[in-house]
Amino acid sequence: MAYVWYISAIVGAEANEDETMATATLKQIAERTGLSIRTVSRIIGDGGTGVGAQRHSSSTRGLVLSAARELGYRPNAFAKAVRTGRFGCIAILLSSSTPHRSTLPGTLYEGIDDALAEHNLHLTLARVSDEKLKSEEAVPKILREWMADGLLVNYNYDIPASFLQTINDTRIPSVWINTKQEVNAVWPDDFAAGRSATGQLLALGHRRIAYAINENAEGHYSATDRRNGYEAAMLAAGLSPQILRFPTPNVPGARTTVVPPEEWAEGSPIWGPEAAGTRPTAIVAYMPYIANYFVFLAASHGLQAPRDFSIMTFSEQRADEAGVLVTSWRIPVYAVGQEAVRMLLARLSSAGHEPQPPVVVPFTRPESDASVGPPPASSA
Amino acid sequence: MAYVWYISAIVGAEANEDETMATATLKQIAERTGLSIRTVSRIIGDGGTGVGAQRHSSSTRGLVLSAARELGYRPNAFAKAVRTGRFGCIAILLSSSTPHRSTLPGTLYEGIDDALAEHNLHLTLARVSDEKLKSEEAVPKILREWMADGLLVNYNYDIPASFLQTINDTRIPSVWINTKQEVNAVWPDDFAAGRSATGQLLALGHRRIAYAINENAEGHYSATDRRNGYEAAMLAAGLSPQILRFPTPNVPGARTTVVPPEEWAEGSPIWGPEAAGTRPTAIVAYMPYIANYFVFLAASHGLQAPRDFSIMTFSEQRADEAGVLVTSWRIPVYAVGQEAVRMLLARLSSAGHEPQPPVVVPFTRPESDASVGPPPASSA
DNA sequence: CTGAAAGCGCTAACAT
DNA sequence: ATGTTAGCGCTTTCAG
Repeated sequence: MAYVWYISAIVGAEANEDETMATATLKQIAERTGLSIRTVSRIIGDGGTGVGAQRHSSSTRGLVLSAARELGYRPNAFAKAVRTGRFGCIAILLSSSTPHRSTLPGTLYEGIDDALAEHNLHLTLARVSDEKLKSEEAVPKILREWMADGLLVNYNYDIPASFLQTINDTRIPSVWINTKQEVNAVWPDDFAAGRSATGQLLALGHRRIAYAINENAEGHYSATDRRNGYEAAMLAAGLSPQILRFPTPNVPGARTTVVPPEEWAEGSPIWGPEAAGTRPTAIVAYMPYIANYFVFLAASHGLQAPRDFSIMTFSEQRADEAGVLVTSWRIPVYAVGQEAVRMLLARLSSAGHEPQPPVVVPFTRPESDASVGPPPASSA
Repeated sequence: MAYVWYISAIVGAEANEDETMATATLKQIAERTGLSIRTVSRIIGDGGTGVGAQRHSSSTRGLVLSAARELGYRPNAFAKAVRTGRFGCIAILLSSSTPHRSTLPGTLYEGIDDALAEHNLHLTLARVSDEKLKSEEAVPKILREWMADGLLVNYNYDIPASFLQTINDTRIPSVWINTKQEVNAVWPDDFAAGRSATGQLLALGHRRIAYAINENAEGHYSATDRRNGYEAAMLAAGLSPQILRFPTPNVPGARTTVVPPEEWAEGSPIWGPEAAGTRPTAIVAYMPYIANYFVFLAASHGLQAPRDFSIMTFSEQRADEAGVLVTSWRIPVYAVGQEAVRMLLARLSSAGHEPQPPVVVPFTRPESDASVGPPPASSA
């Protein structure tokens, strides 16, 4: 099968007049049909059905369209861009610095691409590393040359001043994703998510609710914002927050042995039967894998959710890794992508590329109550 | 800070002669310096240091370069592409069909981008869904128009015939990533990885080695290839393979309760003290989260790696989620990206865009022995 | 060392 | 309903 198609590709190329040309041009279609380039352009350029094309006789249209099909014509997007002055292309800038390499999450890309596709735009990638930003040489092609109508910046952590400067110098209208900027920025509402998740547990009757986070998660605002939302909800309910700080993953000293909470710096024995009256009846976990950790650890003491305790987390997708389904508030990654594009297009179509007010996108509610329920009767 | 830069952007725009133009053109520099466009082009186009530029007097060069800097000149990549006939751009095609959405993993992108950057190329994205492939309308812009010199296809699962046809029709030279095709394809050597991981455990003296996989992992060749590699190694050593099939994650019926191996379809009680003489002394896990599952489950029985059993898996990055470090063979994602670009560029520079023989990239050895050691003395 | 002219593929404005 | 001319920003060719 694979073999078949490359052979047919070669045959197709030989059938073409010029072997080195992958596709035909308007000129070739014009020569072949005996019409002018302009006529062909009108018919093709409007997709064969637009207003321009309708003005031509159907016989002419048929002639042009069939010739285009035979020659395998595809319009040269770059030539069109040069002529119209619009690239039809948005670039996204990703950081590649360690330890916070910011990749392009699939859902974010889908949100962006769906929004772009409505306007027949496409997405081009650029990557920049902290180290390289220092030397002028290594500025990515997309900032060095001129090739996009606008720029999305997905750089989640501390933004070096030189980076801001570089982007500024390009004078390309940009929008920041997942970064709290005063203008031209879109990010998810982590604070409200932390508060809502906690509120949901409070409404079920929980009082001893803990927030679990890994030590190395600091650095991104989402970590502190979710926690602040949790604490705000607890304090508003007259309860005292309890932080379970999860020890040292992702560091050189990581070990294979599972670390029981008893060994944690700020942790306390919460699983044994002696802690039944004092341990949290609910946990809000910063990330799914932290939730999984607790679910497994609890299972080793014969405890399971939601019967013996409730657990809730935040995730982009349904949180069911390792066969364990945990109730989670959904990070609105798709919507953030869409909003970012919407904002960028608004900037582009405004007179002086007006700066836009920031957009904070709410999380969506959990679709499942799998790991959440009322506190156990024995907890009182 | 954020405020500062957008203000300066506006000021910069106003300082420019044409408010709507984000950057200057060669013509503007020529007018300003009183030189011809060609001269400016030669100096700028060669980066100010190339052979072309050297032929000009240093005073002319200085004049041009400072004018370019003042005007914030950046070359129009698309105009250059139209003139030279090369887009300077490679496209990558991603599937977005459920359940197998194929995103662009960060490491793959880095491998691709590093290889492309050496040739001053950049990467453009295209996304296509199975459903949309059926209707002609929804062919992504990148296939509909002509805008890339070559195409990388990252479509990991079953490739629909219509998809192959669509790509073929574009006549754009392409290379397949993570798909076993007879030509023009690059993929990681999962079979050898499975065999090597097993061989490593055999060399340590293990005899009862199990392979653990989740039920829904079937569908991609990596799942079967790693397993086949494991089985080949076991059979070559005169041992019988044992598959631990992990139950039903990612399906509607997923539950919060941890499923003990006793309940598995093909599983058997392996953790209790009664199984000490029969349970596997080592496990090869298909993915990190499966390894984590076993580590946690074992911990609940007081067993830890590598003291009581060995466990090994395959991962792109260091496998230390949830604070648990598991020895893992590394999927050579970065190298696959690099090789794919290399292959594509080889095709492009060959006379008739010659098909290239496939490249199978070996995994790299684990950098840590954290969860692997000799079998426990009690296992005999 | 420098410049004039042509043209890449396409579309916009104005003919006819 | 169709064609002519011009030009986007850039590089190539060929002259000075």
